[in-house]
Amino acid sequence: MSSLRMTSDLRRQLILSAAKRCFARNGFAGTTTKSVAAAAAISEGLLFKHFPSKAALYAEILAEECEADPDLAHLLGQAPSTATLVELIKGMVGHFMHISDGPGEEEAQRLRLMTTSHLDDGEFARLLYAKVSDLIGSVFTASIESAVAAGDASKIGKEPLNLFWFAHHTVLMAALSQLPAVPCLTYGDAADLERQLCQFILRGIGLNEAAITSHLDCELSPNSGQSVTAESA
Amino acid sequence: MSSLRMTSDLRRQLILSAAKRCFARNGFAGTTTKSVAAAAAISEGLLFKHFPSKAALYAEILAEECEADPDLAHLLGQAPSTATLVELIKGMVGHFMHISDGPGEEEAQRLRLMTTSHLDDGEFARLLYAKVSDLIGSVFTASIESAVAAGDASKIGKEPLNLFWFAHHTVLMAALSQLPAVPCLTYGDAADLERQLCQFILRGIGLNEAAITSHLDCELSPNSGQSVTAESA
DNA sequence: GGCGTGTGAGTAATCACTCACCTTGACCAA
DNA sequence: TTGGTCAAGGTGAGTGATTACTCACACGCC
Repeated sequence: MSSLRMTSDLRRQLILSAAKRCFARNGFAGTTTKSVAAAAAISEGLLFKHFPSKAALYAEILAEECEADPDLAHLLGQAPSTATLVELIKGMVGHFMHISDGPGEEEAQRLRLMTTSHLDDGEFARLLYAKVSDLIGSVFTASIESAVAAGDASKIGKEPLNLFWFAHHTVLMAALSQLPAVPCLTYGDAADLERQLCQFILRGIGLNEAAITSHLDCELSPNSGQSVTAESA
Repeated sequence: MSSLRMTSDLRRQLILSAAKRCFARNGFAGTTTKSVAAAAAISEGLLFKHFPSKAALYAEILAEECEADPDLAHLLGQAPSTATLVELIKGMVGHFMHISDGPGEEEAQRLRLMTTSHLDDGEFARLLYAKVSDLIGSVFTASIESAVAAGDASKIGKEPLNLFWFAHHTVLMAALSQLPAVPCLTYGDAADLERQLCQFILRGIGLNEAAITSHLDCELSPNSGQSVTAESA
């Protein structure tokens, strides 16, 4: 067999894409360079022409994965408000609950890499957490304070960012429980699951019932149909 | 080198204990039978006298790990009430936040096995979720209803058990983020972290502020000093 | 003496990784 | 045009190390 001749950069990207699939599904130790080469439809030798070692290939995937999601860019511009807060949580919940839908399961791969990192040295997770914090932290805390000032939320402890991470933990683990082919958990009334998650989180971060129902019910106005997905892993 | 002569059952247990450590730390693919034998201080040959294959050894560890925690037994007898609900959440949070403290990191190993299962076929996680649900589900839902009846909580959707899993997700992921030697996340004001988690969850499941503060503040009366740890993985 | 506990040197397969060689196309002097 | 050169893309049969697993044999105890 002989592959088509192509530029080095394109070949690199194809290898990275194939390797990402393998590593996400089988972990680092569970992935063989042979299987990566097969997934990229090239010889094993060519793989090592592009990457000096299996570890270097893995490291490059993790580094590449640290790029931010374009989806959440539009949230940064939003003015801090209760509505922004609800939209942010809604976007986060929606993103994590539809994580297996995307093409090539890219987001599911990211979730897998994120999870395995916690079992490893945690460095990749640390980088991703830091990036997410940089991107969303200020909007979140400002929106919380704005909601408190507007009377929509009760003042919580002096660390509002912790609340964001609690919310993140909830949806990430919920997504993880739905990751296997046959889900680990079957939530009762799954059709309403996203709404239940949003309510749980919004109550948890201090919003009162009135604010939650009012902002969660009539919502289809600002973005008609378009997904408001947010968040990276 | 020659090990001491001992009964087959005891040797089996020693191997299982050593293997559990290895699998939890390095995963299935990352663990070699040689390293397990070394950790159990026996020859590799003897290992295969007790277990027909590496996979069988792993399967037996997962099955063994499905046993319930003795810690949470005393919660089953409790009468459903707001206080029981708060105590349950407190115990769950306390258990997960001190998961790395135990001897031999047994609970941390369980968390690792639970997490890797989600990335695998999820069967082990499914079994454990089912067992936890059997043990705690009824007490939780009954206590929720009791709290609603007492005016301590607002009525949430028709699936109260979902709320329990949301709470479980939050603390499990929080524990996972603290698992690596250098934590993935550094929560602000970590000393108060457990209380913040409890508040987040109790608010999330519908308890009102008055009930939370009253039950969360004065609490050292029923169980003096004794740990109220609950929950398995 | 025979049975169960234990060993350590094996085995075939697989691992990450290398190397000699092939092919292709761009460039350039005659 | 021709034809020769040379670098870059690409291959597949290797390399030694490591893998899961086996087997012939040794010890001690009834």
